[in-house]
Amino acid sequence: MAKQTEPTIHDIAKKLNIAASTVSRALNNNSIVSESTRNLIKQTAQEMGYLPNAIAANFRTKRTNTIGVIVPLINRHFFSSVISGIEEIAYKNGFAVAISQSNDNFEKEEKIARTFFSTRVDGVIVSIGMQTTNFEHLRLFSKRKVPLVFFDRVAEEIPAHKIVVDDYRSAYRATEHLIEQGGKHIAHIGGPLNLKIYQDRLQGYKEAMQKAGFGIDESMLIHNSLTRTDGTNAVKKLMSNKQKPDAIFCANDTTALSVIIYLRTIGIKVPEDVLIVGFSNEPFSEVVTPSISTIKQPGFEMGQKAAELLITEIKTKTTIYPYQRIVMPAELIIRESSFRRSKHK
Amino acid sequence: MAKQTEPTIHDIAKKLNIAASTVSRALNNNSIVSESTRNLIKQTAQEMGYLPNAIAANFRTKRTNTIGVIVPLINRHFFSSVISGIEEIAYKNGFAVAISQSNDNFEKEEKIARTFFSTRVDGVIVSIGMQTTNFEHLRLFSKRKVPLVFFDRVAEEIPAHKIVVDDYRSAYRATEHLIEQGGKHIAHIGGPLNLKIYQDRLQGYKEAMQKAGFGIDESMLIHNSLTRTDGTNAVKKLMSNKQKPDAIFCANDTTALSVIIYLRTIGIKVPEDVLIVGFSNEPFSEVVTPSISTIKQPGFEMGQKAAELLITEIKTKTTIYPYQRIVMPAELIIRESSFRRSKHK
DNA sequence: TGAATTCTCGCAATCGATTGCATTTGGATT
DNA sequence: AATCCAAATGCAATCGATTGCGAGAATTCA
Repeated sequence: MAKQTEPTIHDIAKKLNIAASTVSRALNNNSIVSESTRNLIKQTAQEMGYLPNAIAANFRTKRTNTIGVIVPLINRHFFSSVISGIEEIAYKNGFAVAISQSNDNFEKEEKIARTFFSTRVDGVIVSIGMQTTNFEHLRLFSKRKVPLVFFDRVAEEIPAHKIVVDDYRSAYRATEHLIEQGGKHIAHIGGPLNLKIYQDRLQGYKEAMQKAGFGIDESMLIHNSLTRTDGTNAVKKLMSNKQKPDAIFCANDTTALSVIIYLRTIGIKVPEDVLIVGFSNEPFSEVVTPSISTIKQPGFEMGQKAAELLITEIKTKTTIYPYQRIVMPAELIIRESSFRRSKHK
Repeated sequence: MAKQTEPTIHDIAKKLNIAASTVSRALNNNSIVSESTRNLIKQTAQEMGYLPNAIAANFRTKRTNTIGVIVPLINRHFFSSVISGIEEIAYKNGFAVAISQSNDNFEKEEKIARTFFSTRVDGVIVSIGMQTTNFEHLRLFSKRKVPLVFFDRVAEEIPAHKIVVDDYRSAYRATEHLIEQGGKHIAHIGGPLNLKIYQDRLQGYKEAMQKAGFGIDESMLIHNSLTRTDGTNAVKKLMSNKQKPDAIFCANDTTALSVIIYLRTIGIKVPEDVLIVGFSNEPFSEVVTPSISTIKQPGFEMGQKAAELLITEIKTKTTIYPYQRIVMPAELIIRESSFRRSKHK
């Protein structure tokens, strides 16, 4: 049925009594080969069932036309949107996209980085994991001149392009909104502070509170990994405070959801008793009851932007401009979980 | 800063005045090299910042230690669960996983297949797209002896291992449940019938109906791509029938959700007026109001199983057993959207 | 028609790691 | 000390495609 070994350009060359170099050029549609032989070669290749061996070509050219993407989880709407944005631009430019998820696990992230380097991807787009505090595995890329772009969860200390959303302003806006809706004792459930995005969200929260004349009550601040159980534990703790919160700004929607579910089980109503705002606009946030107010990040556009920057860098070989930090606007979406009354009342 | 070219085993060999072959063996921890030189070589490699060039090695060995995964969408809970299962087994066996999404687009699926072949992945795990009716791009793998395993959305006509859930029985069970709950005019919103899973779901629905003595009303059957807008359109159509449905079995949760949302807007209550069951147990199905009854597929386990079969085939080089068709059990999860009364009443 | 170009195409090196086979080294044996 | 065996290392080919350079063939121009 199938041959023992795959046909190569040499097999084609032999059959046609020409040189392998001509076959190679013809298959790459190099116009230095006359159109007639080019057609002949292509047709013969087709007949012989020839399929290019990308490894051999990559080996020779030292290019793979592949960009590697490292994300914490592919199953988050935000990340998969970014991936779609990356893919769109990549395919348009003839690049394949290799996706790997770190599962927020440092060792796996390191391993992926090593694999990407070994496998000579032409460039890398990364959003780092929650556990990541050491960046040597990523610094490797910048050291070895492999184009690198960060998005969302960036490593500040590594020189590279960075695409982020305005977490500070978004958090400020979310908190301000909770205040407008009557929140007086506003809690914040945030993520690990080694990630700048969570520092910024905390900062936005704090400044909005201070602007409104509220003090920062440390017992109203909890930082964890933002999983569903983390959210439940956090809200349990908050509700056991002497001063219970009447509003909670959660650093992601998963946490917001688990908070709402827990509050319901203990008979506390959202938004009547406690106002809730989440972050990231996961699809479920729109369809749960009550629907969850959240911050919508332009994931698709961020992916596009990241891929554009990366590909430009790959193609030009050198970074002709200084590293950019692109701050994308995010949008507060007000839904039921935080809407008690119009602010114009 | 960085050298112009990456250090190779030849650089190490030169520095140590030994042969490159010895370096290669040492780095692969081949015990034919004495332990002392092995350590010396490893240490020197480390000092020189040597990192293996996987492309060169892959080129020579004709193995990449990579398995390619093609799924319609990475952002579906079911698929990302499968991917996690695949990754677990793959990493445990020293394989990397390359994930690509077809977006249910035939051209993209073809392109991915070609890339995977060109790039010489050691094996492929596939769930085909909704538009896919031609399988030449996948037959290629079986022709060229690239191990191939299908899951969920399988191509029946291609000889390969197949991991599926019992769609027929699941659909039968779901429909039976709707009947138990008092459904008399039960509609079905299904997927494209070129995919066997949707044929099976339809079949399960039909047989459960017939068993209960209900006829099959063609106006109660709609097949589309199961997107959110498809769901809305479908339910609009159903509700404009002379005989409106009092229960709907949807072939995925997205459709079930859009049906529920639409019915709410026109004042019809779920489950009081219309019973709903979905499929796949998307995370949101548990948290929306009303929560959606659905079929839970063992995605993670399917991924594990698929990876195990694939890796066995890769390692043994030959398929020693006939191609297997593994049918995994699925489970009906009864939630609010279909629960009107206990069946023991 | 001869010379100068322009087109086509072939030669051969190359990329970095692996591996079958040959060779050397070191020690053991007699 | 001569021989032998095993352990350790080196030699060199190899994988398939690409590409700089050179050469022959075809075409054009004077």
